[in-house]
Amino acid sequence: MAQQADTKERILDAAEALFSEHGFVNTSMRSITQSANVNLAAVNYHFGSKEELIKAVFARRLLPLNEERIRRLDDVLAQGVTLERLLEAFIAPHLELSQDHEEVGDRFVRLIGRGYTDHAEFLRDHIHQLNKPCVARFKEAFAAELPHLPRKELSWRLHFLVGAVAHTMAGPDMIRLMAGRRISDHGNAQALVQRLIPFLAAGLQAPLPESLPDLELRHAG
Amino acid sequence: MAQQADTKERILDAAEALFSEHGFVNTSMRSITQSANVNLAAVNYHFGSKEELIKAVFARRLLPLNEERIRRLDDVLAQGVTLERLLEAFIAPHLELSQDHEEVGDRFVRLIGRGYTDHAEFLRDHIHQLNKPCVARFKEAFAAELPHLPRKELSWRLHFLVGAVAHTMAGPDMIRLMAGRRISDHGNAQALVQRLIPFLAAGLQAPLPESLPDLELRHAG
DNA sequence: CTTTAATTCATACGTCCGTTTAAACCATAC
DNA sequence: GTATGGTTTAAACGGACGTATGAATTAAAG
Repeated sequence: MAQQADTKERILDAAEALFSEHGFVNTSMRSITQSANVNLAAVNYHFGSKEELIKAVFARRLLPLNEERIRRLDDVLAQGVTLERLLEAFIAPHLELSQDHEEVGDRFVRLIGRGYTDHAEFLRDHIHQLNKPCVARFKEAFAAELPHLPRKELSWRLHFLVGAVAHTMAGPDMIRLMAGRRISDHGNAQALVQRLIPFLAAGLQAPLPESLPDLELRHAG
Repeated sequence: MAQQADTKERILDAAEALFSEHGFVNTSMRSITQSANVNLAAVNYHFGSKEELIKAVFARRLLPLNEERIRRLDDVLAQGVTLERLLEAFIAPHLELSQDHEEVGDRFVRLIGRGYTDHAEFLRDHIHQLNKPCVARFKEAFAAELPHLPRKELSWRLHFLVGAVAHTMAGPDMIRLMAGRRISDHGNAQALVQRLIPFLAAGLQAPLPESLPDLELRHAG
């Protein structure tokens, strides 16, 4: 069957690396296949189109990532909930990817950031679908821990939260952060999580603003 | 001299609208000039290149915007500083643009969000240069108001802050928010500012995380 | 060995892009 | 009127892109 059975994986790896560095539109199929040592037509053969390739790149990492988030959420729910632990369960898996896969990880950390910030409609929808079940469960947990917060206000604050995290992950500083010694200890990513958590926890717990018109929000996460 | 003296302005308006809706790479010179009822070559004649056009679009709004921010900062410094007032001076001018220019405003609100989240290096640098003096002054004011916060921690938290605001401005929800009745009252933008401020103020004032390695950060703003 | 089906390959197609060119245009100065 | 110089115009250039095609290649099945 397969002449080089790992062709799909090699394409996904190359695409992930190039997307995270140059963005989606500025990465051509030719540069991807060249970097993967694969024929130009291989992408369309294995994935159908560039758009489907992009979605596959995200699905490959986001599905296990959300499983891990749910796993940690269940741990927190079993062992005793605090806002800080919920936040850690929610954001740490993304940032810690960089340790588990050596170089692969921090590439994808930036790529996820791009997924949230980039403006291709199909991609936002795709990521939203992948995250929906996980985000829904976390939203319930946050709501239970923040009973003083109206549902609408919680949605907005989770929206701000995602913005802060995505911007941090997508930013060029992320590269320099991860460039330090990272092997074998969870140093920098862990440190970043520890910096984000107090900021976000305090933001979520902030007192309500004075009475406001009801602004609808589509979703968060 | 000028056959149609407003050619440059018409190009800037059309480019701003299209950039904010479709992003920079997905907006062609042909669509810009067509939308502006201008010849294709006009952009290169008046601006030199697409890249210079993008920079001009940002400079046209960002320069007055930062002047307004400084003006409000001076007011706050004169009348009595609080963290909330500093935050309002820092972020409100961006979000309130939508009232001053009717339709123009919320276009540019989203566009600024894109400027922060999009990943063209020249654009990040250009925006950074435009904002630098203003951000430096605000950073001093924040530092004075948050004496317990080490400088490095402040930089990180301002980075999170910018992420939350930019993500909010760039997001698709912004469109729907602004779509409501907005004329003649500062309703929705004001409401959004009032929601952001408690979240951000609490985040900035959060207790320090436990001891961490010193992570460098390049800049914020 | 032959057949078969999955994969790889070189190549080409049509399109759209940013930019350039050189001629046409037009308000003003002389 | 005629010359001048900023501006607009139509047309083209070369290149890069995503995708499609049909033949070559490969590994497994009969």
